[in-house]
Amino acid sequence: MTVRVRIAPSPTGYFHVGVGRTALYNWLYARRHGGVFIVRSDDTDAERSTQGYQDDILEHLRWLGLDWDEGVEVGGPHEPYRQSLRLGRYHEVADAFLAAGQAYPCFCTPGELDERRKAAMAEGRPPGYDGRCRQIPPAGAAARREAGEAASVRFAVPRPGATDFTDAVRGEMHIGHDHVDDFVILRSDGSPTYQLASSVDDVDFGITHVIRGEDLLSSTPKHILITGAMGGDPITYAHLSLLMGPDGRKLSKRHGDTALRAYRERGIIPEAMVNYLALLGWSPGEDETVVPLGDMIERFDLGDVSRNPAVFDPAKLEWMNGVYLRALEADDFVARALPLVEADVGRALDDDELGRLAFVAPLVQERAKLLTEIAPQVRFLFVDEVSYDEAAWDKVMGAEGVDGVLAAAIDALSAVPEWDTASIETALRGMLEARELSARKGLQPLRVAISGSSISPPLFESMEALGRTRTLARLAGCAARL
RNA sequence: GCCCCCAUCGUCCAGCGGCCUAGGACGCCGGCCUUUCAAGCCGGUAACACGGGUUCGAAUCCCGUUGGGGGCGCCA
Repeated sequence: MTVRVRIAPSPTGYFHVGVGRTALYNWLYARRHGGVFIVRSDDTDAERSTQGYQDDILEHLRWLGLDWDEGVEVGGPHEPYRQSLRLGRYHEVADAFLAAGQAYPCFCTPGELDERRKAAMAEGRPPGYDGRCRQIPPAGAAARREAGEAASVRFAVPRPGATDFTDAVRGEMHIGHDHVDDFVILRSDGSPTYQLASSVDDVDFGITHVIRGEDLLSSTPKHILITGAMGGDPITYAHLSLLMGPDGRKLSKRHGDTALRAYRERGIIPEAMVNYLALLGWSPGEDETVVPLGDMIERFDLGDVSRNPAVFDPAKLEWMNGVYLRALEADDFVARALPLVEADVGRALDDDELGRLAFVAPLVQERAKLLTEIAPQVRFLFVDEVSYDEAAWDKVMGAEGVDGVLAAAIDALSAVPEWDTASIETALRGMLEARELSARKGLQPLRVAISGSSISPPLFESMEALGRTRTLARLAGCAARL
């Protein structure tokens, strides 16, 4: 049987890193088994769903490289893949349940329910629905509905009873129906709840494995009950532990960023994000940390998924990003940096500038952890006037004898026959020797002078990239500014 | 309150009865390298929550305690 898995995000917020991880595990499982990965939009919450969030989700799924075989925007044999377009189908299923006595109308109002829930809590009873309307004879219920009385539809959970299933990551599960209330499948306004819509879709779309967050573990009996009532094939469930913030609480906005978009904007590249997310709860078995995507696909197994909650650690993510950044081909690195550099400079670079960027790029590549660190380090190459970092200026330019160093550097560099790194180095080292200065003391003012910062790519190469005229002008301008 | 899940270094993971004086990675600390910042290299720090069993032998199996997480919605 072909493996069919899905990710079904609800477009009620930006694409969350936790959803990203769940999507990744589903995708890996599908690719590992030659299965089908489906993207469905669980947009039954009309109030909170927006097109903007929907776009953000698909954009980031693509950004991560998680291509889907069926679903939203790409289509497939089970179109449409948006729940808001399948409302009729949910009613069909609910009506069938009603007719078969597997569901019943409930006339309790949200207010009453709320009151009873609070009372039950206060008395220490389970706060779930008490099943009151299940006693109403079908004929009477039908009459009341025809008379126009508002009613939701609840699933009649078999009592006594229990649901048993084997979770692919957690093992044998047994949940007594005492702890599963008669849940609503259709709201009184006729809209389907998540429980109904999601389960119906899983059956209709032929989903074989549901890999999702642990927060849905407790409601799995409901989904199994619906699947069974529909006569659908049993589905294998796999519940992933949740992602935590640094304080051990569920990862939320309080801990910083939960939106994948934020990490992307910070300069994380998708390869690193995928690798980091993959290892946040899954282990290839060996003591490996950097695992190429191909290996992941080959080795991914639900049995190797960790059951413990995992703390999302941005520091490790950034370290890993550095690893991937350094592993990039030189031109690939430039290609990824270019948009950020151009945005930083505020215009497109011309051919000459592109050449200069390509020249220094490998030097910044070996020291960058984030894509966003690049532009500030190469900016000095593309602006007419550098803005000096105040702290760097004060610290370096305030030192004794800086004016002499600048003058000597200008002299030495003016005399350089060929403007290349080696000649520049020779000239400057000669200057250092003549003035009996350490490289640390004698070069740092030059760095600040040409780059505006005490942090820059290596000096000699930077000067070559800048060009003789600009370098000299910047040194002179700096001397005048002292 | 009730139900479910989980429990190895600060963090992520390895370990699935003897190979464990518990391994790797991030972080942190120290050193080397060095024209800045990084990167790199070397070294160090640091954990089997607790208590009972089972067994010749438990990080590994069972029970309990404690702790953490999730759920108990006409949200998804």
